[in-house]
Amino acid sequence: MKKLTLKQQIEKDLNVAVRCVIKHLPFLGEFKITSSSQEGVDYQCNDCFALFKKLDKNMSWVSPFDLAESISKNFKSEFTEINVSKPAFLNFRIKNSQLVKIAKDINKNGKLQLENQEKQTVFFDYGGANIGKELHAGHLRTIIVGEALKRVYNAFGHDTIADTYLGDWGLPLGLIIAQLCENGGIKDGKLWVDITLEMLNDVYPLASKRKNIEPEFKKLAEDITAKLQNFVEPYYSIYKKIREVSVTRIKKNYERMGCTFDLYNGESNAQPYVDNVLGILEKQGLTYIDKDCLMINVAKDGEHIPMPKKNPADKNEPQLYKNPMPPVILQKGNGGDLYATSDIATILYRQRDFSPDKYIYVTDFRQSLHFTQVFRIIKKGNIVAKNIEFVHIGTGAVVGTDGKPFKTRDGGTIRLEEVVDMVKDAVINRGASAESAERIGVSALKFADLSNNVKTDFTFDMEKFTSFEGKTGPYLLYTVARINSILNKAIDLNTCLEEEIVSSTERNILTSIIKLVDSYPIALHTNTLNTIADSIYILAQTFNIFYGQTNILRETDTKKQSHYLGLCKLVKTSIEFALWSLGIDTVETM
RNA sequence: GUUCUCGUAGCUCAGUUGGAUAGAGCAUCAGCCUUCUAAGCUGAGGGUCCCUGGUUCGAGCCCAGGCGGGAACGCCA
Repeated sequence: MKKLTLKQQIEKDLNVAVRCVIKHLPFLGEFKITSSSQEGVDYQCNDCFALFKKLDKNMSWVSPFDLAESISKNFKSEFTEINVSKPAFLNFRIKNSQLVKIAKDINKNGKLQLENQEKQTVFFDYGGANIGKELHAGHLRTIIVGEALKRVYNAFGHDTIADTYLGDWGLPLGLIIAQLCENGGIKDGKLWVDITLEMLNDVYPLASKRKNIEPEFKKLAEDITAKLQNFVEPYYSIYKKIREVSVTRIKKNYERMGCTFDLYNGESNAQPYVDNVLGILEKQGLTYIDKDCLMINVAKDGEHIPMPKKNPADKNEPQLYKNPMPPVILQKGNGGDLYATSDIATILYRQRDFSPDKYIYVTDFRQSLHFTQVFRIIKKGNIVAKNIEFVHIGTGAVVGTDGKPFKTRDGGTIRLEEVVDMVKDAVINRGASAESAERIGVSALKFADLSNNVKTDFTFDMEKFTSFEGKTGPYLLYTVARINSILNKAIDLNTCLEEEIVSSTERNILTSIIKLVDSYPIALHTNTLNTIADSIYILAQTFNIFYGQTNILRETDTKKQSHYLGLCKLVKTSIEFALWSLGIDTVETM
């Protein structure tokens, strides 16, 4: 039997009452409750208006309010009180005994009880690392959001597989190797230098710059890329070495961000499946040739999108495409394949190896057209079963305080490592120990990101990250550290929640926990995390108010004191669980 | 040009399928540490939710049309 959350149980009771009242009519849909901002009201239901409207004019109710009152009279629940307010709101106030019961369960189980869901396997693709390049500030969001969302799925008991999908097969590798050839790093088919991260850090930016100004160099890099992709030596061995060095570093960076992957596959792993994919699509007659490229149309009927004009000033330039959505190039004029093809080929073997029910990609929002196209190809080409769900979460850009893409003062990118070092140093300056400083610093970065909407741009403001005041990650860790301090001093004392809740502050703590639990389904449903982040903050804030009002250790009434300690334990467990689900680690002391 | 996205307090942002008096943090001002960690707590001021229409009992949220910022749009990923 499925265990329902408090909210679900109240909804169930409510719908029994609704059916009681309108039993002789076809039912018009489930009534829903939402959390309420009204004083003394925990949940409210606003559905009486809509139901009244749908009802036959000959019914006995003269107004939505009238209807609400009838439902209210038929409402029976061991979980909540009900009352009606004008114009026609049904208001619910959870019984204290229920709040305490849930609190006791949390203390007993050491975690929040989330709603039961049918178990799924969900494949996560985030992180966005490229071989030969350092992770930088622009990677923050995909790492933070991807990891958090993965853990939220875990919190519900779903199986997850995380693959960072390395950019390890394109022109960048050719550029690095070309540069090594030119500076003598590779001679006579042999490698003469040690491949290190430091070296790659110098080589790639240089090669990338040369590509744009030296056509011969670009040609060389393209040739090498092609050879590499045909596994020609010594390029392939050198490539493998570069990959190894890079992955070690990338892993280390991810680790510092509290981020773990099950797989470090990349575009290269997709290569063996590319022909397979093209075969499947060609066989169904979905592809065509245009300008030497193998194309696929992903238009839906009735949609129209003109081809962009190369020169906006030229009004006579013909519009090449009248298709709904631009078609996709599967294979370049020279036979090479492109990222869309790799992505599809990757899905082919992911499906074979893991058969997930759902795929979630977290990348920068600029790739959203690309993913829409890929997902359409998957469906259109019957690459996987129809019921498998594909989701792309496009995060907003990381921007500086000027609103422009985040850059250092001299216009360069800032490495992820440097970002972590900076916040860590700031924490140490506040007097934290070296061990806990990094966690505290990373919590600031993560919470700042997660409490914003995924889609909007994320302002990278170092001053804000290092101030640690107000609604920040460190505030949450601080709350837990305060509780730890109390619990450590009270180690010999009883902790037992009482049925009687006296103060409204205590009750607020318990309802904050209910709201935290309710925030999880919202997160899953909308693929956003800020509702959870916000709920944790409110819980911490509510506790800190209680902390200010109550001296727990000096309480002389032992029954009261053990109740207070029970509340402490409850808040600690709840916050730690919720922070874990967002990928944020707590610290023992601060 | 087409499509996507954003526009809410001085600043950074929340606002859960439309719900009651639009909320936080920062900043500003005024208080609280001989008392469990002041990275904290209390209080005050601060709003044309970009504009104009529409839908309805009710719109920051939905629809239409504007204005403004950002982005994507065939051989990069």
